[in-house]
Amino acid sequence: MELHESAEDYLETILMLKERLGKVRSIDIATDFGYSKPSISIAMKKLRENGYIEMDEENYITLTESGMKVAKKVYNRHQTLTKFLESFGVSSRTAEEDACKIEHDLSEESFRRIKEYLKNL
Amino acid sequence: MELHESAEDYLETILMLKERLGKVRSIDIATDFGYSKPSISIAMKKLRENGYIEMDEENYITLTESGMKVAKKVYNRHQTLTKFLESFGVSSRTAEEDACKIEHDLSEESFRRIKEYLKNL
DNA sequence: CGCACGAGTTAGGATATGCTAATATTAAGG
DNA sequence: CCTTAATATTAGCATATCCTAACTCGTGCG
Repeated sequence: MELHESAEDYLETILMLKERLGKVRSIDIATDFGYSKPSISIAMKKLRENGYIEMDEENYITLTESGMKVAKKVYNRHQTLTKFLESFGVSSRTAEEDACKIEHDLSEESFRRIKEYLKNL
Repeated sequence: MELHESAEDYLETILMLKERLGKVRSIDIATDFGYSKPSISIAMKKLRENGYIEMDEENYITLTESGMKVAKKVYNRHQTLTKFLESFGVSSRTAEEDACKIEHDLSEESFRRIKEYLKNL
């Protein structure tokens, strides 16, 4: 199965919300994105069916190993790209937003070069 | 009307193909993208209906003023982002591909900073 | 007890982007 | 002249994302 952009974003957000809130339910994700409950419900169903998350009887969400792998990768990209843009004087807010949009599109090669650049800063 | 990513890409490509080939028809765009003829036919229909392009009796395409404006903007972003990525050691090929993907997503602010950076290189 | 509220889900819809198959139209060549 | 090839289009389909409306289900409270 191939992960689409939205799925990657959801996994990343689950990781972030877990750090921020301790526990995560669908409703927390919906609130964070400003999306409707059904949209998230369906998205979580797919993530569940594909083994990226699990939900207990109380509907609390945990990332599986493969889900965590994706979440961390995207989260890492997100932070790296945010720093990268900030290093050119882009405001935190904009850097954050832009990073979120391009984090899915950038190739591994470009990403690696950017990390090297940040290391030598 | 708001222009979607695909529409922007098509307008940009019309401009590039016009420079490269002199004249542009739907089939040239389809070939360039590796898309089917119907996909392009429908996309051109929308661009036509929204006043971004015109097609003569022989189906040759011209950009209207507003179409040209968009095409040039995207083309400019494309080239700038390609150079930008190349400046970090990313290969031409990858830089080109990545530029194409992120050219729609990057904010004006980030884009401006990147242009400044390139100017001072 | 009964009911409302919060959370999740199901059903059905809208839009953006692609596709294939089949139908014009037109130009070129035997 | 008539077939063929190239191009454009129409019709119909598929998938990814989002949405609203309406239903379920459990918990807490008057």
